[in-house]
This record gives sequence, structure tokens and C-alpha cells, in this order.
Amino acid sequence: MKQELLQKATSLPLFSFLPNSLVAEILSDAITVTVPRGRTIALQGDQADHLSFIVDGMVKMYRLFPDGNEILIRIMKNGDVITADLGTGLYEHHHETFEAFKDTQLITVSKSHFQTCMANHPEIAVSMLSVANQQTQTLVDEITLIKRRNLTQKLASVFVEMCPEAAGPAKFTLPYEKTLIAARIGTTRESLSRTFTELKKLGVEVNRAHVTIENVDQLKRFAGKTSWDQETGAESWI
Amino acid sequence: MKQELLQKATSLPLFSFLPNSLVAEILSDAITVTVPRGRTIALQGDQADHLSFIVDGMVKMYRLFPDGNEILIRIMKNGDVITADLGTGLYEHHHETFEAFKDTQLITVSKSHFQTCMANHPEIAVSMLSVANQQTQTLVDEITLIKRRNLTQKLASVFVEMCPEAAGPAKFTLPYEKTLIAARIGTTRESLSRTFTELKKLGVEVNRAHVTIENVDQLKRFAGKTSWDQETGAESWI
DNA sequence: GTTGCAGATTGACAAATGTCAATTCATCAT
DNA sequence: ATGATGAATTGACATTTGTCAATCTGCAAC
Repeated sequence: MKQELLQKATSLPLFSFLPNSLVAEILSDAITVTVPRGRTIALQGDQADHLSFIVDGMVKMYRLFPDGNEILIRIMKNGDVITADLGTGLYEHHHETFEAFKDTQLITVSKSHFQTCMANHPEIAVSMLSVANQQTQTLVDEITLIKRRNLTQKLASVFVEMCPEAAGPAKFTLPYEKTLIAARIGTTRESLSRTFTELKKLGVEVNRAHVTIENVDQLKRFAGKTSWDQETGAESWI
Repeated sequence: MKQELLQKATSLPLFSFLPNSLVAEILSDAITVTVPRGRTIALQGDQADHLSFIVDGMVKMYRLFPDGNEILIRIMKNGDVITADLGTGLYEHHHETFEAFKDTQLITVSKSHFQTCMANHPEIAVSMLSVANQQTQTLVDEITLIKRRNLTQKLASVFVEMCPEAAGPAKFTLPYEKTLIAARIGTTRESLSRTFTELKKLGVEVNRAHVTIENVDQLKRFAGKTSWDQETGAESWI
């Protein structure tokens, strides 16, 4: 049991940077939690006294509004962490709600234990900084996505991100429901459906949950992920 | 000169958590840079080998696209940090462009020196985690802002954020140009202008750069920052 | 098979926002 | 003062997206 826990943990970014002995020490206080689809993991306003590492499944992080409106912040998956301030403890509460929308496995550690570990082993904090940086980059990417000009570009960007192939033709299955994709790019299911039709012009076919892309490079260019140098034909953008 | 540097630094979140001796050690390698309005501080693709703490002024962080489109990520000010991955060094390059849009003062430290300091003094990494957490929260707030239903709600949220008073009537001056506000909420100057008119219905007057709010509570409620309990009259939302 | 259900699509229409052009307004240098 | 410049506003109009209702599809329970 403990062995299995350790096995799972090493696949996580944070722990992959740390020696096994440290991982074991951090996890000495850990429990695994299996959260069924639809269950709320933490509610905005809740005390944030635990760190939860997502080992498997998917979690949506969103904010609820008084008028009943629900704004999706981001979708979290394997490797992401539900956490709060580990430093000075300025933010003691979650400001967002976390809900599993697929059956999800978490490794949960108490904040105080984790802080003790950090105090004893400085390299943990440094690794954690790296993880935090990664999460920040994800949010920046999300902002960039949401702010693209129109739905077609947003959806193209999402497809490029989801697509396993980096170039040429591709085929994949949508990792989650279309309603969630709509929420990600800040639109409705209806408008999303119409954008699927729009993307046919760019060689993208959506059939149920199956997506077929004629040419990923072309889609990337449309999404603004790469520029295309007339001279060399090289992709120059980051 | 060095004394002045130290003075300025202690106003920054990171250093306010640390003892003076440590601040001095971190800053032993530091230089102050004065960046005039309009100057680019770092370009996406640049090597990220420095940390720059913003002491004064304002910086916009944005992403440039091949088609010439420019997407604003966030506006940075006093206390924010321009940084890159301090941990494992997975991200060696900036993915965004940073540009001073007001005359700006930076304290700049080399990444390698900062990393050495962290290695010698663990509490730096922990404090840095706290700073990172704060920056993350800012991005989450920004996503929440961008995803509000319509321009009127977005603008109301921006005004509530800018407003110095927490309740009652208020009056303040816009901290930056309207074009930038438009970019923040992902719209055009023209639509923003029209939204000013729309907000008059909610007791908000915009005259040049001067904003007058009749009742901040009312605006907060409209922006969804608080709910309003019929029974108690208490503001319950976070 | 039949039924019920949730997700997804489509159509018709309304509303919000973008676009383009013209104009105003303030600021600054001459 | 005059003119030049950049930001902001306004009007007219096009386009995109949201909304509401109806329908369709596949899946699961019975």
C-alpha cells in the first residue's frame, strides 16, 4: 500500500526532482483519496490546510458567483496541485472551488507537515518553486487562449493543444465534454457547435468526440502558434 | 547609493519577509535599472537569466503573435517580479514580452546569484513561494475578470478593483490609459467608451481620467464581488 | 425493444460587440 | 496663437455571439 503510493508519487513533477528518501518523508503523512466524478474537493471559502496532488483523473477549478454564474478558471489533471499559500500564510482560504469531473485520485498531505519538511530540506521549496512556475505558465497560456480574437481561433488553439501529433495529419479523441471546452474558451455549447462547422474550412472534422485534422501545421499557423517564413519555410515562433 | 537600494527593496513583498542581513546578501549582486516609458524590458524568446523586481512604475506583460496581434496578459506594478523558472530551469526563456509603459525602476539580480542565495538560505525559497502564490492569484483574478458575461460587468469589476474606497461614494483617477483598460478586458477602445455610458445607469461617471462612483457597494454587487443577504444585509461573498 | 435522460446540434432571432470613418479634445512643441 | 499629434468619443453599420426552443443522438436502465 505505502509502496504503491510511492510509486504513484514519483510520476509527479514535484517528486521527480527529489531523492526517494525525501519523497518518503513528505509522504509519511500522506493519504490517497479517491474522488468520484461530480464530487467537490474543496469549496471557495474553505480552509486551505492541505496539499492535494492529482495523480489521476480530472478536476475543474472554477469560481462561483452570487448570481449563480460559474466561471471556469482551468482544468487540472495528472501532475497538478491543489494548494494554497505555503509561505507566509497570507491566503488561508481557497478562493476557488475544485470539483472532480472524472473519477480522480489524489495524494493529500497536510500543509503543516509539508512546511516542516520544507524547513528541514530546502531543496523541497526550490522544487516547489519550479512546480509553481509551471502552474503560472499554464494560467498565462489560458489567458492567451481566452483573449484570442474569435471563437474559431480559440478552438483551433485548443485543438492544437489537445493534438498528440506536432505536424502533419492527426486524429484524437476529445478528453472531456464539449460543454467544458465551451466553458474554457468562454462561450456556449451552441456557439461551439457552430465553430466546429467553421473549422471544416481548415480541414478539421469533428465527429462525436473524434477529431480529425488534415494538417496540424496549417492549423497551428491559423491559431498563431507558429509563423511561417516564406524564405526558409521554417517555423520561427515559440 | 547601496543604502538607498536597500531602502527601496524592503518595500517589496519578498524582502519584507526576510531579515536585513539576507536582503543585503541577495542584493550584493543587484543593480537598479531605470527604464523609460515605452522601452521593452524583455522580449519573448529572450534568455531569462535575471530577476527584476519592480520598485516603481508600470509594466505590461503581453504576448506577440505572428499576425501582429498583441495580447495583454497582465499589468505589473510595484512589488511584482519579472522572473523565470528558479527551480529546475525547465523554462530558460521568456515566453512573454515585458514593456514599461510608465517610467519604471527595477532592481535586477542575476538568476545564478539568487539561486546560490536560496541554496544557502532556505527561507528565501519559502518566501519566494509566497510571492509566486500571490502572482498566481493575480492571474486567476485576471481570468475571472476576462470571463465575466459582458463588458459592463468587466468594467465594473475593474473599477471596483481600482477604487480606493471599500464602500459608499468614491472618486479616483484612472491609473493608466483607456486603451490599456480596453486591452485588459479584451475589447476595443470604442466599445469601452460605450460601456462608460452604460455604467452611468449604475451611478458611475467617467470624465476624462476621473471616475466618480455614487455607491461602491452597489457596484460591487453588480460586479459580483459580494452577494447581498436580504435578511441581515451582510455581505457574504469573498 | 422501449423508455428516459443527458449531451449535442440546428434554426430563428435578438443582443452585444467589432469595424471603419469622422470628429473632438487635450497636450505639446514651435 | 498655430499646428501637429495621439487619445478618446461618436455614428453608422457589419459581424459575431448569445438566447430560446425544438430536435436529434447515443447510452443506460428496465
